[in-house]
Amino acid sequence: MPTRLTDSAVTREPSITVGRPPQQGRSRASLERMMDAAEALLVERGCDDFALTDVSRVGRISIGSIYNRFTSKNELVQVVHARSMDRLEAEQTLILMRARSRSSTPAMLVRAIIDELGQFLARHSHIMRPMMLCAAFDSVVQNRGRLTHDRMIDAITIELLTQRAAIRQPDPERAVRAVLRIAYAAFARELGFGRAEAPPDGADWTQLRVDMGDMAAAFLLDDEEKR
Amino acid sequence: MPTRLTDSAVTREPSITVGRPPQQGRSRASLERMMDAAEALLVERGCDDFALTDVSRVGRISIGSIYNRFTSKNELVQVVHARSMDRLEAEQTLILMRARSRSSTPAMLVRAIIDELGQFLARHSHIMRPMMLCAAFDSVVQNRGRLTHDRMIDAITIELLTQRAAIRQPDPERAVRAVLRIAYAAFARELGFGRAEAPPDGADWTQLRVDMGDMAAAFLLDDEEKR
Amino acid sequence: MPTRLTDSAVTREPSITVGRPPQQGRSRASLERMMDAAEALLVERGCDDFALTDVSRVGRISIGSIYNRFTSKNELVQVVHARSMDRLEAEQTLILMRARSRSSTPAMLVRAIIDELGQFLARHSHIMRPMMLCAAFDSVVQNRGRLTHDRMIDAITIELLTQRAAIRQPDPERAVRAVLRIAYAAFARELGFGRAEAPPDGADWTQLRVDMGDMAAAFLLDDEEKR
Amino acid sequence: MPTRLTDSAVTREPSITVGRPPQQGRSRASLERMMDAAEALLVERGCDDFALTDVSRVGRISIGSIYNRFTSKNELVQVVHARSMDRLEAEQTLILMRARSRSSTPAMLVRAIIDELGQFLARHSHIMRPMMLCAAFDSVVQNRGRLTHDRMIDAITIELLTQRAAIRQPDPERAVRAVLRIAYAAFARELGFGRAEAPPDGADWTQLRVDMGDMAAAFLLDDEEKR
DNA sequence: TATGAATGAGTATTCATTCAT
DNA sequence: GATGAATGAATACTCATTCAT
Repeated sequence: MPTRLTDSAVTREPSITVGRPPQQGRSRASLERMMDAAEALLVERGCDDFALTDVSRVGRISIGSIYNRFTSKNELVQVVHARSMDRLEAEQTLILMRARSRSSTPAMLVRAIIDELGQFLARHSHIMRPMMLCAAFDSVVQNRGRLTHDRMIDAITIELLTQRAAIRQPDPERAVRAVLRIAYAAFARELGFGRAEAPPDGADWTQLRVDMGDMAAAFLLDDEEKR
Repeated sequence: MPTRLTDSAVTREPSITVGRPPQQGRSRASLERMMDAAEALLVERGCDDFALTDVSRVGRISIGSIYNRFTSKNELVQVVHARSMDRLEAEQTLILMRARSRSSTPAMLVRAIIDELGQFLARHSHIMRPMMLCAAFDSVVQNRGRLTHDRMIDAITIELLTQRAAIRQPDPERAVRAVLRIAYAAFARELGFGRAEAPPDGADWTQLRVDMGDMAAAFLLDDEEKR
Repeated sequence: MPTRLTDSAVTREPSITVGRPPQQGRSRASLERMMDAAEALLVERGCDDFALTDVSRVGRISIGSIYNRFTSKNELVQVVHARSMDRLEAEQTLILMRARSRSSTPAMLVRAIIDELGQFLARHSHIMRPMMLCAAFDSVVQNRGRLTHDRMIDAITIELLTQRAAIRQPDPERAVRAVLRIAYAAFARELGFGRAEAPPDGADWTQLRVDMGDMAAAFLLDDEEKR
Repeated sequence: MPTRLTDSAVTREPSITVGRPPQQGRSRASLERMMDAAEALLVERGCDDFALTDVSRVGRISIGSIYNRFTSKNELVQVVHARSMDRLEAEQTLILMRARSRSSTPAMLVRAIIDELGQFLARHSHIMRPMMLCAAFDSVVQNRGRLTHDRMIDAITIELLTQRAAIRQPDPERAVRAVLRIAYAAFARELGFGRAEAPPDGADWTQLRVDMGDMAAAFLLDDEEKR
């Protein structure tokens, strides 16, 4: 359920404030190792197919330490997920910057943004793929993922609405959001998000991005703007 | 990897061929109860979050009986999945029939088909939602699901290509397939396929179907055909 | 506990009279298939590592038929074992015939008999190996095995006592029995009786037979008879 | 496959090195209880006829604790077996000490050693009997058992070869080894090693040891040395 | 008599979580 | 705070045996 544009969509801050507050020095370092280990295992073995003893071994911290920071395995996963989402969001402005620099017309901008969105998701698919699976079981993860999804769409929507004049739809914002939701869904599915194994390498992955861009342009823009 | 149109896309038969062939009478009845129980639990609790003892209890059959029919819990899940897919495919021609009966122009047909596809998936979302989660872990389920997906897209593609003259894309078949893949992905995501819990039932679900139809029409059809 | 020589040690009859009496024609044939299948599985997979469903499959008879002939899996094993022992005993006179034909002195006879005993057991090791394992768990099998063991030793003892004059021991019969028990034990161990897998192929198997023959001769015979 | 004499046959060390090293205090105590329980059950019920729940109950430790120390039930059995073998080996020098103290001639030494070997095995038959059955199914156990067997024979061989001058065989070492292998096999069989139930305690057990000693002396020694 | 589907007790193994040190 | 041993509920799977047809 995407929230309409608010300031909160723009000004935001990292969301790792779950569990007990991070400590200094050694303590901080072991927290890092713990989360890095969990993330690595999560990527390697899938959302739930690793045990805390694995985290303990890989991160060289004791089980007890994990429970000193987190109340449950679930919470650990949630925090690792949140950290990934933070990283994702931090990098997300790249989509707009790159797209803008490639585009001189509304049609080009639309196509470029869709293309960059696809490439962006592909770049992060190694982490998104298992994380979306976590979301299937854990509503906290699901909501945090939805938040990032919505924020990305919010930001891109703002950008696209700078071309509001070229958009033929009666409710431009809604139309833009619809396009982005659809594009995100199509890309996510094609990249195997929420699946345990990597998807068969898409020869038509590039083609899909182009088609999606064409669809977006065709849907959003006036006829004379299309090319 | 969608297969191009072949006859096999049209002539097909149910795929429930368990290791041991289904029997008569009592035997047959217990097989039914076992699969119904498994399906019910799968829908209720998610793809793998039910135990065979639950199946045994709910279906009023012994653990041993399950293993007389299936070599493993996995196989049981796979067969239940296959049965669902068979049912899905059996009903799938409805999409085309209903869409045709609502449409007198190419644009109307495109929009109607997309709309019916969405409604069709929504009608089956209670079973598709957990099943897509199974696919995340079990490649047999994944392949069977992909097969149904491809068959649906094949059949719809054939229908849409009857309007080939109205399609402005250089490669109409590829374009149609791309649209359908994207629509399927968007609907699946919105309906929460592959997630454990139901999605907040979107008030904008209807709107999404309309938008998707508009996008499809805008992408596929000549300008004068759009309305 | 070897029984002393009695007539029963010489006159004997096959021991398959367990279970219900064998039938005619088709019935008889299925009993044969059942026992052959059981024996084959027993040899292939070890004493207890096969299921009655395997017997049913391999022998092309139903589980029910097995239980019509035998009261339990144990009894089936016992009868198959008894049949093997019968075959063994039927062939056992060969030991004496061959040994006699090779020997012109008491020393030669002793050595030849020990050697033939070893070769005899080696020839049957494929069946004796798993069967001795059955004996470890089933006292009926154990007793039947002991019976065959005793009968073989009885028969050989009688033969060796024809050379009573050459034996230096105060109680020749006891001495002969001791030698044979020891030789049997040594051969059985070396051939891996009672083990699941075949023993590492004995390069020194021949040497053992010779040594054992020497030991027997040294123990039993007067000094001037030894060569 | 007995290894020829090497120093390693004499200098040796216990082989209990479980995956995870044994701990202090409480931890150590529970490891002891778990192995003691396993050994007791193994002796009482046979090699594999006990469940880990039994070990848990008898040893008053949780199932999980067992799996904290051992990777599988098999490994537990292997380690319990190794511990027994270690104990056996630790006591093994007694055979030689006692035999030496009873003997003033080569013939007496040979007879005494064979007798002591028999008594030694009889003293440990309660544990050897089920353990040899384990060896039938588990090659790790089999190899460890073979190692102890070989070490005992190595040590005794060294002792007997001090009387080399009295041995009439062309290859004294081989002859001695053959005798010991045979004696071991005969005793093992008579004591019911590898069988589940105890053998009927033979009144002729003593007689067998004497006979075996006579055979050994007759085989190994010069005529004038025999008495 | 023959069949083979149904039964269910029995067991090895996993892993999140607790808590004494 | 840190440690990691202890816990035990939960679960897939096997197979001898029964019995309705």
